[in-house]
Amino acid sequence: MGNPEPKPLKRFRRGLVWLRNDLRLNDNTALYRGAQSCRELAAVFIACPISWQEQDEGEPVVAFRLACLRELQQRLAERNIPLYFLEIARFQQVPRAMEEIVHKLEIEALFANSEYPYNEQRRDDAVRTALKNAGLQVEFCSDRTLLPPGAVKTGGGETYKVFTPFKRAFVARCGSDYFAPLPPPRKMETAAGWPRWIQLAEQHNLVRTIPGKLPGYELTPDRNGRLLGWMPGEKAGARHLRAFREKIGRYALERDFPAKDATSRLSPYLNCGAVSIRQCVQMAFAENGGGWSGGNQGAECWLGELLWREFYTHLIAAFPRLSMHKPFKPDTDRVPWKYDAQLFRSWCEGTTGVPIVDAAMRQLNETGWMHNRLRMVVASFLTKNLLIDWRWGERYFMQRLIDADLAANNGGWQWAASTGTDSVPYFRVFNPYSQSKRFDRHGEFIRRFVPELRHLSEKAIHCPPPLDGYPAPVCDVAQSRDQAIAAFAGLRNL
DNA sequence: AGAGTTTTGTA
DNA sequence: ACAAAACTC
Repeated sequence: MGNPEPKPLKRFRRGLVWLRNDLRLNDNTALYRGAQSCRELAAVFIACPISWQEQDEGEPVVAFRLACLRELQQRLAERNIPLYFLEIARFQQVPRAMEEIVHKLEIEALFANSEYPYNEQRRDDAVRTALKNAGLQVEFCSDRTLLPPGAVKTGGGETYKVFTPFKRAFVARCGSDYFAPLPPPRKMETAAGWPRWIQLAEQHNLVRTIPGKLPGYELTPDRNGRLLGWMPGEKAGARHLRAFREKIGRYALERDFPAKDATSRLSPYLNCGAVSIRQCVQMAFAENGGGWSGGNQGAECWLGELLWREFYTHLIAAFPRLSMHKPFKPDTDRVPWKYDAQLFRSWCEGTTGVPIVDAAMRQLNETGWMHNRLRMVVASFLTKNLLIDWRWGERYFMQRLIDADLAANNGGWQWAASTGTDSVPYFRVFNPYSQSKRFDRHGEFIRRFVPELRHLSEKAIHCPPPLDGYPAPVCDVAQSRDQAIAAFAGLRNL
């Protein structure tokens, strides 16, 4: 438990919270700190569609983010915190725009929660420098992870590169510390002093209303407010967390079966910040006797998964090359990756002729999400059986996932491609047919997403005979596996 | 959070 | 004859 908070000190007349992927009122460190230390508080969100596109963030993740922001705007307004929405093309233009904003709004202090990919860090460094030079107080908070990246180091002062020792050190460091969520910000006395909008130079309009879509992003919520079936917002995120709590006891046993819906499905909310990591840990601890282990098998297992997210976020902060399309192990760039556009397209569309792969890719395309077991299966298939550059797969996932997160996605892809730290050994190649029989025994999941195969028996569905209307496999799984192993083995120092 | 083959252990 | 363990890639 933390120490009792000192009485809030309202040092600043006007503060600004810069919202990014932390779109919630509750347990938002920067928002809480801002409300605590300022008499008046506003929030700003800066959409950077070109930079987002350049780093492969696709329509699903962007649309979901904006829909969560729209919900948050209402909740902020109820607390007399106006939200200013600004769209500018690129991160590089953010510092200039931010200088103007804080000047026009007479801001004395800026609060934001840290982001850790390289481009975001550089953007934030530039903003910090610009605003400090202008005499402002700038506070970047640790919020996205349980501990700030860099807080857990090996005995030799190194970043952990292997998950298991990282986890051991992390748990030892935290013991059964309770990562208590923060309360929502207090209601500010008034919002009357804030302008409704500001005109900036270079035709940047700051407005209080949020567009449903940005140029280039066509995805809009359906009649019920859902995006690809996902309800955006902090309330929906909290509902998901509560619903998962009901079944977390079965998580360890059932999570690997994609037909079962036994996973938390919280990733879209965690990624844009509609749910916080501390809220997740608080729930899991409550189900697990108040600590990391020893209580509920399912809760314990899920806490381990949350630590994978923690691990990959610490890694993305420590190694800029992970944000730059480079493998963690440089030698793996000498793997003779293929760049076959037609094969790649069959993988993207879910027409490889390997049912479990096709079902998984269609789940991604149709719902913006894919079960984690299947993420491993399709990534192994692309990078080992097809020997296509893992970066093509990584990019496609970023473009299609509603939970697209550079740290977790890059970590997962480099794990599957054997290019990462603590990745799967190159000779350990998934057989998609074995995986299919093991984890979708009755073909239930395949039938859900590959209607052409619905009529097949559970015997035939994993590896169907030649059929009208369904492609033959694009590769021989056994042969391509051997070729991939040979290609990796041909390199030294792996 | 591998898969395939061979060896060993038990009847 | 079969399963579990032990190798290999």
